[in-house]
Amino acid sequence: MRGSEKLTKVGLKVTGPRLKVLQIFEAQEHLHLTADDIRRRMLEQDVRISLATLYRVLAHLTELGILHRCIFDGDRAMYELDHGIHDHLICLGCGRVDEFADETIEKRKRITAQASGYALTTHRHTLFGYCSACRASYQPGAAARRPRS
Amino acid sequence: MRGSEKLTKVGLKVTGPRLKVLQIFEAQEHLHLTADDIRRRMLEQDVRISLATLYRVLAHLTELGILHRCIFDGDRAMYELDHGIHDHLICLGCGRVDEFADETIEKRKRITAQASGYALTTHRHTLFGYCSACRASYQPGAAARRPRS
DNA sequence: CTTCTTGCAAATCATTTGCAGGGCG
DNA sequence: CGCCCTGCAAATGATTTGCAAGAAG
Repeated sequence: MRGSEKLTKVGLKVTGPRLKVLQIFEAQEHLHLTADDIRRRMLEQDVRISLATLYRVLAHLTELGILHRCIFDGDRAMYELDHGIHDHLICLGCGRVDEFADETIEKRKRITAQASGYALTTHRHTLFGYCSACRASYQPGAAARRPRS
Repeated sequence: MRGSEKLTKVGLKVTGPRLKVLQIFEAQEHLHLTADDIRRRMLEQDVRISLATLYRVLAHLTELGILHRCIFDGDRAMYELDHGIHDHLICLGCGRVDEFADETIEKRKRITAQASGYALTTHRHTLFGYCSACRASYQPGAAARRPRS
């Protein structure tokens, strides 16, 4: 489904800024971008957009279920194409974002919530650590390992 | 252990603002408060504190492991006494915060992270929904409620 | 044509920081 | 007494909003 169809389907007018934002997310899978990341990518393609407009576009696409808004640190939000339930792994070294889905965890979430009398609507689950690449590049303490470069 | 001992133990000077903040958290278990909540409670007891100082106190106590900083929505942080690993349940209706700990989930987190090559350091896990009290007061099945995103 | 969109600039809001006077150890 | 703390006011920085000019359907 193309971006213009997605927009029409949810009742939004088809405009340049909206199409461009969708195009950026569809150019690569599992992209997680901040508003500023998106704007930078647009500028690299000589597409100028007001930050205010960009935030409005993101808000719309999020409300309509096309994008998903993630808050990893408290300072800024990241957006990704909404593609079902999954959680995130964030590398504290390089900032890369990975995804994972674990049915066992999902099941326990539902059970736990129910046990506390909650009717669940959403959740946020993020693991922070160091990815293998980052761990390989600086290994404090352990025997000297020379960085390959 | 009293507040003054806690402070001395981690090498902080014993001052009025710090003691008062600790006292507020120790007055009741499982308290989750924003900086503003804390300040309001202090004012109710005729203790005035500068917001800047309060934030600095909170930052110190958090760094030293006495408090824990939670980010539930992206707009503001909440603080609680640090008391081991646990996750949160937030009611979208009344804002109440409950806690839960599930060893099965913890285990799967470790396994999952390892499978992705990550060395875990922290995590953030929050479930959002409606608590039993809130469900009882609204009419279930009526118009769709919109969870604020 | 009418309504939805955009851009620009100004406004928010929680949190942070520069500075100078004060207080703990 | 020296360095750590505090209060005040101004600065930040991501996100939002008011308003008037432009497009989409």
